[in-house]
Amino acid sequence: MARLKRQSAQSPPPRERILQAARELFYREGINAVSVDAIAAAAGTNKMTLYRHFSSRDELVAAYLEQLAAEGEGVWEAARAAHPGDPDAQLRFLLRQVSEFAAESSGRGCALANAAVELAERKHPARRIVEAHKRRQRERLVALVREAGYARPERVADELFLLVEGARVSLQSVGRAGPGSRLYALAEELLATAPRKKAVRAH
Amino acid sequence: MARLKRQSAQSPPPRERILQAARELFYREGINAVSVDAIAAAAGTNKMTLYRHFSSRDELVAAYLEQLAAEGEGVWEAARAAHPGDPDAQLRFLLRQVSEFAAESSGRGCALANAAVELAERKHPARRIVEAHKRRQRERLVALVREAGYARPERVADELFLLVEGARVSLQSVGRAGPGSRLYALAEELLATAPRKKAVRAH
DNA sequence: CATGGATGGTACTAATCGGTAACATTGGTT
DNA sequence: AACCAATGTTACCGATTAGTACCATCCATG
Repeated sequence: MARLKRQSAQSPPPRERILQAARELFYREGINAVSVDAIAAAAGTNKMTLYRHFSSRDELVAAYLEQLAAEGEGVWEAARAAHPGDPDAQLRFLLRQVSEFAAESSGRGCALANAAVELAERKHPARRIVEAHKRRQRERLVALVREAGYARPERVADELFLLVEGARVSLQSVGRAGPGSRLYALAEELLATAPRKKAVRAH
Repeated sequence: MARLKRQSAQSPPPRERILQAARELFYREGINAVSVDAIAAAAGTNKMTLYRHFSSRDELVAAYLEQLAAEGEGVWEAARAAHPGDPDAQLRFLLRQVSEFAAESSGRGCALANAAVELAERKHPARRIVEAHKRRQRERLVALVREAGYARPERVADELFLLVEGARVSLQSVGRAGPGSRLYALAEELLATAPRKKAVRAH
């Protein structure tokens, strides 16, 4: 054992710096438009060290996507922690997070959805990560909407899901002036007008 | 004058074959994943002839996108021709077209939106084409929804716009089993429940 | 038949990229 | 001090790519 920590409290170890650089570059310029040399340079290291931590470029891409997926899961936990037992508030919390991110971000939308667009080969390993994540998100959304007592949870959840996904892609074509920036208002009104079941009180 | 037509009634001229091949390959495999050699080969010609019709790869990409944008405009004219003076039917017609295409297609969504994802450089010439087209689509949608007499046309149109965009991207991540395939039902119900202005009958 | 423009085909350049080999350097541990 | 694992550095290979030069071929028109 005795894992070394090289630069102690200085800068993060190379693996983290590489992942961080990959994250920024992949997201901003697109996965297929960034070379491993560029990532290594942005991480303050070189290609050789990169390949000591990631056996191939595709594996780095996978690590990048899994990191994003994990953070996406984290938002759900944050919502639950912020408003325990209040699915309505959790829904609003999530929608606010997403719409704020979309507004503040560089207008490049959802990195995972972008990856699915860029990596078109149907058998590409990265697609499994993206598909699993999106499917999980949708299932959680259905569950949360059902918890909130809406009459037709799948319909409401699907509508929300498509609104969110649409907002993030459309940022890249119609930009910030388009309907993508109105996401929260649209989703909020959808929730406000969707019919509820008669009486739903915690179990 | 005196434009030659080489293969007469045989096969289309090389420029058309190249555009057709580019269309299929760019859409299926992604713009950045297709070489000009592959396009020329798929078009039954070679790179040299390709460069006699398109001064650069980017120009071919631009022609590809402009062709798609023009066809997108054509759908609006088809809707108007199919249901003249009936904006409600035109809306349904358009939504049906989009959702049928999404269902039947290879699950690669909107080629123009995909292009915006793939060509991330903000100053890339292709982005202007995509942005102009999407903006036009949205404006037409607002106008048509207003024509149909909805109380808050911009809200309804934006919601429809995001639903459509979301359906097409999400096809690539959650696939055909996801909410993208329910687009028409969702949009239809949205239109059915959205409030209308009191009396709106063609002036 | 002869001409000429459009096309087919080959070969090439220069640049880029993923991945690897070999060696120098560092800094903590014993 | 001596060791050793992780890292830095340079150079390289093979493959792919956008774009071009050059020549052969076809075919409609004169």
